[in-house]
Amino acid sequence: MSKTQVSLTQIGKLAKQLGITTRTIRYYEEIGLMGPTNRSSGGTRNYNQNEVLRIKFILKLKELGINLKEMLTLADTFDTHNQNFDTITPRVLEILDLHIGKVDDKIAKLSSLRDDITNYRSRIADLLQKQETE
Amino acid sequence: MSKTQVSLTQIGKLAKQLGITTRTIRYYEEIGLMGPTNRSSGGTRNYNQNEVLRIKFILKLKELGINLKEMLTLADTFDTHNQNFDTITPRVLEILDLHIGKVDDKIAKLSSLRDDITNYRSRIADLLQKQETE
DNA sequence: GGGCAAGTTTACGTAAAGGGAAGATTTATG
DNA sequence: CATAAATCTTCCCTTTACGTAAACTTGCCC
Repeated sequence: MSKTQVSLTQIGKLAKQLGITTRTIRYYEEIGLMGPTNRSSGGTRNYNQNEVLRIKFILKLKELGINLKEMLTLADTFDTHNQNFDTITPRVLEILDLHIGKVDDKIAKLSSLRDDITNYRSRIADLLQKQETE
Repeated sequence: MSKTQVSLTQIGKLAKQLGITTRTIRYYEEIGLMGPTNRSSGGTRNYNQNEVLRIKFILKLKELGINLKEMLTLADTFDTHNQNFDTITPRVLEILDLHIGKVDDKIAKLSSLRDDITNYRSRIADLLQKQETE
């Protein structure tokens, strides 16, 4: 009765589910982004829901340009400051603010580029128009 | 009198002005992003305003995640379709729309991540608050 | 016009993020 | 149980976007 129902996943299935390869998952573990994974008695990796969420979060961060090393230092700070609850907040807030700033920056740049492209697009469209009516 | 005042720049000065290295500029030429650069009689590269603008544009595209190979294919399409003006528009518009789509996508993802971070931030701040008033 | 900074080519080096194969072992399945 | 499929570790390979050194030539300044 104490089977502690946790729904473990093997690496291959997980990889398929996330649209990445097993190599990628092992690589994240290799560089310390994941901590040592629980293994079966035979040695195959088993992932629980928490670890799945962690990988998903990594992928999300990656998608917006934060590289793995940056994630590492971020994770480090979280972990060291999670020890005593008193000190966690200021430092973590600092980091979060920093990243919010970065994200805002990128959003602004992307918007600007979007405008550039749209303008260029309509300039070309105008040219075509003129050509047709001539 | 026919000095055709074009204000040429040497590579080092240009690099400094753009905040990149000369290697980067030569590299962009090397992989075909810049076309052969005009040289002095002695062989040193001279850049005119157009080329400066081109590099600036490249840097801008780079900043938002378009890699150099993607820029190459983009440039290719522009060049081949610039031959006959009739065919340029549809294809170019198609590409531009594609990239506008990509940019929108990224902006959306960044915004979502920004929300995630902000939420997390305020949850932590709340925790701190509670701790203080207890 | 002598000297030194700046430029040139060639070529090897590097960091990031995995890819891919080999050889052994484990797990799943008929 | 046998066999196939999936995992394991180890190791070398690959691409991208330059960095860096060497050996040499040009350009600019006094």
